[in-house]
Amino acid sequence: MQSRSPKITIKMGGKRPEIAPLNVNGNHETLEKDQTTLEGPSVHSHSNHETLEKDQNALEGPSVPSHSDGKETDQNVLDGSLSEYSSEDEDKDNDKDKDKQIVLYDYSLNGTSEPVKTVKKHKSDKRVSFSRRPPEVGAFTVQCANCLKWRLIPDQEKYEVIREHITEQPFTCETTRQWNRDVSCDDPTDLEQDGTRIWAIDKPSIAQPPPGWKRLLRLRREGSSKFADVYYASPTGAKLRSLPDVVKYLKDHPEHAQGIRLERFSFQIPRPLKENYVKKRPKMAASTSPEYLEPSLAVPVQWAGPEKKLDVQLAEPLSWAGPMENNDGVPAYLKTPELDPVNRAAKKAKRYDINCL
DNA sequence: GCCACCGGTGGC
DNA sequence: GCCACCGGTGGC
Repeated sequence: MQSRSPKITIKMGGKRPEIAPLNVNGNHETLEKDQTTLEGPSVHSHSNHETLEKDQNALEGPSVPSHSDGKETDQNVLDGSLSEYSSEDEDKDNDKDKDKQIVLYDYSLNGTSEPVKTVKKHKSDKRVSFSRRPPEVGAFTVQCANCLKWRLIPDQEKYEVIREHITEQPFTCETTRQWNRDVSCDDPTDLEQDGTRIWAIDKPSIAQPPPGWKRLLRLRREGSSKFADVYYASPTGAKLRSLPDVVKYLKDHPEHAQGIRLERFSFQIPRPLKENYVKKRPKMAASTSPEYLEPSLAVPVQWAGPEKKLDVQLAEPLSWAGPMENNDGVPAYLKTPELDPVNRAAKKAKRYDINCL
């Protein structure tokens, strides 16, 4: 609805199969509110199927989100479709199975959201494996600083570059030319926020991982105590889940510690737009019987807002400088990122006594 | 036994 | 309330 500042998003739902966005019970309308968006209302998707475990990453995405509160200023947003499914659910809608397809999208298709592969879910497949897989990031989108439309980012690497520099180098539709796409602010948004997937706001100014390292974001299922976890995969394949882990790893592997700056590691996670995606810590107070609270009533004050400081930081787009377009395909790492001012871990990194700084 | 995933909490 | 961190464990 009204203007917001641009954001970046990632969508979940990718790699893991997700249900085709044919609304199984889709009420798109309601989403237009400011409710938080999406949940694929109840689009469940079977998260998993052995055969699907291919490799595709999906893309699809949201579009201009409509958070009414104008507060979400520019940020990175992650959006994803929920791929979750329980066995009970499955039982309930077995009859609908025939309508469901798992759809994989492919990143390698630059920027389009065309499904490249659809796999029919087979009822008889081991149903255990359907359940309990958390959703995955399915696509990355960034909001144009000018028109506020969402543009798909073709792959994680590009997304990370954009995210790293978003504050100094706002993203616009023109940026997509870097991957030979030709869209302008006059073109429709790439992604609609239609409630079939989950969106989350990503943090800006997160440094790209050091060369040879990969930053992994693992989403948790709805109702978990946290939204996601970040891991860094080292050049040797080790997965590190905290800065102390990284420090230890570097000490143990001095050969990989050369030139590595701890500031490049950020374990910050995105924030889901869906209000109650993450289970809140139970209040101590005596009052009511939490059990019977209607979920939808739970948190009336939507944006009372704690985390607003973030938004502020992202907020104003400065002038466009054209980030990584040294189009020799060389991404813009190598510029040391500004430290994200709210990255406590990064600041804290300085306290670690390690010589690889 | 490993590891992906989840819960919990101290400290800010 | 959020973040950083780490312990526990179910499922492979």
